[in-house]
Amino acid sequence: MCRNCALYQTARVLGLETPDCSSLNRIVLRNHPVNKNEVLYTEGEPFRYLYLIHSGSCASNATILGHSRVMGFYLPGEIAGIENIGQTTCNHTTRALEKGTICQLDFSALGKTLTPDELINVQKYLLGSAAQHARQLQWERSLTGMQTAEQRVAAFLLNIASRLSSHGFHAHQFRLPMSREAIADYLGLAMETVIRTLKSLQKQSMISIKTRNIEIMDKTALNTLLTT
Amino acid sequence: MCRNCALYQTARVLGLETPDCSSLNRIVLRNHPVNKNEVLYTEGEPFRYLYLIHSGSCASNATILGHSRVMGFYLPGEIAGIENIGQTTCNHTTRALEKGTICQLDFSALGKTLTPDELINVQKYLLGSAAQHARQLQWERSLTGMQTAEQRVAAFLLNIASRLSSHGFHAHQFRLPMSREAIADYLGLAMETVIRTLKSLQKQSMISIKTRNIEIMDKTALNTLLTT
DNA sequence: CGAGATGTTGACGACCCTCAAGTGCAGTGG
DNA sequence: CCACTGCACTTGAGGGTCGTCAACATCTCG
Repeated sequence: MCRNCALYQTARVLGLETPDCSSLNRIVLRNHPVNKNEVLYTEGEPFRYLYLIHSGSCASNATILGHSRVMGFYLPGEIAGIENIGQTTCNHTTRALEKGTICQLDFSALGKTLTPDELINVQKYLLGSAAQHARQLQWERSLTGMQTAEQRVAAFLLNIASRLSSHGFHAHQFRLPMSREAIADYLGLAMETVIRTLKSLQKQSMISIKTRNIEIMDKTALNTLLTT
Repeated sequence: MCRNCALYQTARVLGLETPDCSSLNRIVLRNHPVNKNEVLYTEGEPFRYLYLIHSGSCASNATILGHSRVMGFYLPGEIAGIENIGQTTCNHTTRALEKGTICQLDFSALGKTLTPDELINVQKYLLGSAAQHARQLQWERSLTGMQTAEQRVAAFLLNIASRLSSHGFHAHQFRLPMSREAIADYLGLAMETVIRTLKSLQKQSMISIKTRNIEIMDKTALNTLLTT
């Protein structure tokens, strides 16, 4: 039983915490190691599993109008695959950005394995996760309205920081798991623009950059950028 | 009983279809007239109702970082409020763009009359609805990656045409219910850019414009704009 | 230590936003 | 029916932002 991982917390919420963990063990593959660039699931394949990112991180790509675009990132503690619930197939290709470990949950087996009471709890929890995911998508949608690259990059940094801190990591000092190119793709900017904007924010003493290591020095100023 | 409307389909999925429609009639307000700019529901108020657009159309706004932005449009045959499923409060303010009629369904009253078996079905349906909403947001999210105004406007026109035709309207000739300013806000562009882009598409003989009346003359060419 | 991936910097031009003026359209009252 | 009025829409000019291209630096990992 991985007591430290988000899945364990999830399991507790779900009311699946039994002394022998028998019901959970039937549908969960725990602490599975993944390598960099390893694919968790592929666009078009049947949807079956949810993945809780225990350590490491992932990026999901979707093919839109013939081109693959980065649709989102999954950080430690978050659930990859949640966007597929309600469908028969996956519409993203999700792969690990770095070495890490994940827990894999057989979503399709939930109904067969759990008692009706457990199932109601699980569904309620997943509904909440799906709603959270929808809020994240809506946040990402708001990027469309942000005119300047500075706003998009600042919003991105604050979003990552917020998500990391909600899972117990430092909110003002962290390492970006993804490349500049992936950030640019995600934000709808050119890679060079992302780099120049980061440097500009550094020059304004709002952040400090050392390649992928980011320190947020003036969160208030970053937030102010978004509102004006 | 409005057997043709989407609310009826929704009720069927939820297992509320009784021979006399009595249970449905208790929670549905049918063919309610709405005036231009009339508010259906407001940001922050408790989520309770779904609204099927019978005739007319709506726009939903959300306050993001202090500014109100157009998040989406609801056309005849579509359901406004679906984005609130899974939440306790509304996160949009939705108002009619023009005179029309709607059906109102008391969503919060559904759960009280259901057996545990039905509850499982309803929750499963809710997960699907949340995921469907997420996919809609994801489509709009892809606007962020469209570099040129031409691509965004073309995508918008094709989207509206597709949604109208899926509810029995003409796919190549229709009237835009929303202002140029609302379109611009929705697409993350300046109003003048939307106007100039529409005119440019007209000059290329892809569309024909007479203020809000649009005729799509070369759908293939519009689609080609998106892929290149 | 070397090679390929990743990140950085500079120059230049296109695109689109801003501002401002002008036109057309719809609803209202005489 | 017509003028009036307010709003939506259109058009033009100018400048800033960001994408593109190309060369170079740095990092990472075998």
